Formats: sequence, structure tokens, C-alpha cells
Amino acid sequence: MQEMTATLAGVIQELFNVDVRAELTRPEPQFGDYATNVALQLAGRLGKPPREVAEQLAAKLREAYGDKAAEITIAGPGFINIRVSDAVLAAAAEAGPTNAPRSFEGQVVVTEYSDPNPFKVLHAGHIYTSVVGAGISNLIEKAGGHVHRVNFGGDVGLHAAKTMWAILQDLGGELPEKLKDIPENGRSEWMAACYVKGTAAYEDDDRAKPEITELNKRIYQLFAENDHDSPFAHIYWTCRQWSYDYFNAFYARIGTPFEKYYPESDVAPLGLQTVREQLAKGVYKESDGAVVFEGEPYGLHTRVFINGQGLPTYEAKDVGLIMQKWQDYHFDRSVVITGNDIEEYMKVVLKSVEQFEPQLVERTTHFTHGNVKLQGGVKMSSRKGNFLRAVDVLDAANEANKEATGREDEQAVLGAVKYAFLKQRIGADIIFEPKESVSLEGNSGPYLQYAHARARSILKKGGAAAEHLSDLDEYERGLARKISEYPDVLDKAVRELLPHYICTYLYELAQAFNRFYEHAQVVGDPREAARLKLVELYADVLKDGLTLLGIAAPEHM
RNA sequence: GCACCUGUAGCUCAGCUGGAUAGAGCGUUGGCUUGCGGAGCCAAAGGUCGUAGGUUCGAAUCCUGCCAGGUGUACCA
Repeated sequence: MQEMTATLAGVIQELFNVDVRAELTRPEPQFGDYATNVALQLAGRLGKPPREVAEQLAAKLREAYGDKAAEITIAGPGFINIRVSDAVLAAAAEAGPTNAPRSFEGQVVVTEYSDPNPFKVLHAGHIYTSVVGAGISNLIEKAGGHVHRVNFGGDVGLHAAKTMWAILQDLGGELPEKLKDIPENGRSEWMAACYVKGTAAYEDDDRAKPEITELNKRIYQLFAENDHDSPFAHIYWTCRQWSYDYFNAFYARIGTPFEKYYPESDVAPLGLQTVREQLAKGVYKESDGAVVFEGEPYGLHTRVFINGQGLPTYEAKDVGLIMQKWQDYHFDRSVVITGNDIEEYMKVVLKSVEQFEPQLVERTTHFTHGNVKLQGGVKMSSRKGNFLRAVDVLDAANEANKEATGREDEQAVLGAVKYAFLKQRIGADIIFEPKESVSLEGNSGPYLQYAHARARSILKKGGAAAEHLSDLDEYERGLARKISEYPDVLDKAVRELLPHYICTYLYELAQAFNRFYEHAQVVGDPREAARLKLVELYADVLKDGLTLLGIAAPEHM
């Protein structure tokens, strides 16, 4: 395709000596294999009718392409449509997944996503952000990047204090031995309930609020004094570990493990120190007893980095995190994936860091996705209780799967849920529809998995596949054409770091295969060897794409 | 108030570096049994692309106003 594009550019240069963007696109199948609209672009510049320009170009292209092009026609207002020879198409299809973009070759990339807080529960949104973050990470890796997947979360902060307050209430005081009474499989739910209780108390109970504020300070002190032995410390560290155990188990289950957790307590001191240093240099300013960064000169707003009690806010911790990541990895790119409610906040943080470490900010990209909402656009809130926990999503999917197939299949369940989240473009809020996300039919994960298993089954039954594709019939050609598009799709997905392009493509690919399957017999047909080769290429591309999405490509289901 | 995001079929979404009759899935209606896995295939119905202008040979796509919804906007994360 690159070669053909170069030829096109050469022909334009020779005929018109004009500089235009000569591009070959993939049109709808009815128009051909490749198309270009350069004649339309040129027409205006040359003052000639588009069709006339197209005629001239087409004539020259027929010479230049020779037998590579089976047919070059002009259609519509002046599109040039090219149908390539079977040999060219076959070669393109055979290039398949080996022809991946290398735009991140040799680069060290840190991706940070998911970011759940210890002492709180994992909700549906965490599955979404984890799956999206993993998808983006995989794309970077596919393009040659050396990716470090990290996870940032608040083991200190007001939310931890709220949960700890309720935990102490529940235990009846600072009595760590009472923790034994919490059943092992109920720990995360118990802590989630404590968070809800603590949050309510902080808002409604005038006596609880100062106690929680005090606990917040005490938690920071645990770290400052490296206290692991006091009864309070014992409770804190135990519950904190319970949270991380719970996170690890969940990430292992959905297949999005992390290389490293950055607990806020780890980066808070560095953040605090950095902000204080830069306060002296005038980057940050004191205001009403707090330390702030004034964003107004940059079209942003002012935010607090160190609060009136001298504790770092999330802002300072994020400053510490950026510095710490740099110390740990000396990354070429740092990609942070979060919800879009944090977008303006992050701009302020990055703008402040830009004042003293501009090269770190230059290498950092903040990707934001929308929030997961329930049907009717209701936003989920762990405070209000109208939310789905992460496990609820998987359980619901599992139930639906069992009902439809009569058995349990974790791979299909994860395939369904992941695909449901990944198929949408990253950016806008997404409506989580339990029924839809669990679907086995149509544009769904299991449809793709099934289409893969079916192809592998054919390959097992058939004999030896041919070395190369040849003399394609109508249905073979349709499938081969779709397979040949894969490198272009990968390229686009990597360029924009948007996994949904892969989803759209894989679904179209599977459709092309199912159409082929309905119409063309493989095993036992005179064309068996050639068709096996085609099925093999298809299954390999599908598997490659599914793997990129973090979805299993099973041999049978 | 200001800033940012979103508005495409009944529902959920693709399409957005401008281009050929605006595409899927679900749902609805109707078809497909001598064959490799029917989690499939084929077809029909369904759209003033929020709205009003502008730029252009050409606008769902770019620009502006308006309407509707969401998010953020100082010591939460």
C-alpha cells in the first residue's frame, strides 16, 4: 500500500506538478479495494472539472500500476477506485499481523490507570478504567514500547480516615484482636460498609467530624513515625493490606495485573518536599494558611497543594508521583488514564510542575475517559449506594452466560464485559447496560471468540494449508480484503491510542469470515488447501487483535 | 457566572485530519435443514445527524450563535 501511494504521488507530480496529500483509502467493497479523492482536491487548484482530472490520472495510473491493478475506474464526483489483482491482495493479506507499527520502538513508557483507593470498594468504573488502561498499554507495547503498568491509590487521606473511624466504632475501640471476627471473604465488603458509615458521619455528625479530621492526621503520623506496633497502627496496616489483597485478586481475575502500586503514602513526602522547595522559589504561594498554585495566568484555576494543617492534598501527592515515576523509570512517555472529572485538576497540577520540571510534563499525556453511568444517565456513587460493585458486573455477566449456555465460562464472561467497555470510543460517558454488556450475540466479545473457535476447529479438521493464497473467489476475496486491512487499523489505533478501532475492525472481520463460512465449504472442497490458508490467516489476525484487547481467543468454547 | 465535554434510528453506539445512497448491534417483522460448531447467515421496516446560520464544488464532520444534558471551579480524591 505504501508503494502504491508513492506511485500515486509520483504520477500526480509528473502530470500536474502540484503538491497535494495523495492518500489511498479503503472504500466500501462495492467501490474497490483502494480509492483516492485526489482528483477532487486537484480540480479546484487546477481549475478543471474533477472528472477530467480523474480521467487523466486514471490513464496514467493504469500504466504505472501495470498488472498490480486489475481495474481502475472513476465514479461519483471524481473518485478513482482501484481494484487490485488477486496477487497483490493475497500478498497484503499474508502480511497480516506481522506488519505492526513500530512508533514506540525502544521507548520506555509508564502507564498509570485504575487507581483505586484502599479502604474503598472497587466499582464498575474500575473495571472500565482498568480495561481501557490495559488496552492502551497493549497498543503501546504492540508498537515496540517497553511498558510499565502502574497503579496509584490513596492509602492515606480523608477517605481512609473516614473508614478507619467507622472501623474503630465497629470494633468497639482500638482493639486489633477483634479483627479476627471479620470473616476472610467478607473483609472488603465490611470495609466498604465502614467507608459509607464514616462518610455519612463526617457529613451529618458534628462530633464525628473533628474525630475524623484527627484520625487523618494520626494516619499520616503512622508513616512519619514508622509505627507498625501500636494498636491503632496494627488495625490500619492490617486493613490496608486487606485492601491490596482484594485489589490483587481482582486484577488477577480480570487479567490486568500491575507492575507496581504507588500508595499515596509513598509519594506524599516527596510531593510535600517538592512543593515546599518550589514555594520558596515562588512557583507555589501561601494563601489563607494553605499552599496553592495560581492557575489563572494560564487560563486555569487555583488549587490547594498543602492544606491549612500542613498535610499534602491530592495535588501535592500527584506532584510527588510524577517525580517518583521519573526517578524510578526515566520514561520517554508517561501516560495517565483517568476519568474526565479530573481533567481540569490535572491541568493545574501539570502546569505547576511545568514551572520547574518542564521536560517531565512534556513527556506526560493525560487521557481521560467518561464515567460509567447506569441506564437513564444516572451517575453511580459509592456514597449514595446506587452503584454497581465491580464483582456485581462480573456476577451478572456470569449469570447471563450460564443461562444462555448452560455452563460457566469465565473467558466468555470476561470477553463480554471487556469488549462491551472497549468497543466505545474513549471520551464520553458510557452507559452501562448489564444486559447489553453480557450479550453473546451480535457485536460482542463472545461472538468474536466463537468466530475464532470455529475457525480453529476447521483448521484441526482440514489437511495441510497451502503456502500462499491464490485465485480468490468472491467470498474468499471478501475475507482476504478484510484481513489485509489489519495493519492500517493497528496503525490508526496506535497513533490515536484508541482501542475501539480494533473492536470495530475485528467485528467486521468476523462478519466477513462468517459470510465466507456460510457460502464456502473448506474441508473436503477442491479448494481446501487454499481456503485453509485463508482461514489460518484470519484466525491469526483475530487472535492477535483479541489479545491486544486483553480478551482470550479460545480454541473451543 | 466562567471553563471543558456531550447531543447521530425506539435503545446502546460507530462514522468526526470534509467527499460517493449516514453504518452496526439490540429490539421489531420475514426468510435460511441433505455440508467444516446456528453464540451463525440473508432480508425488511426505522434517521429534519439537537437547532439556526456561516465557510466550501461538497458538511454528521470545520466556524459562530442558541437550546438541552453532564463535569469542574480553594483546603475531598
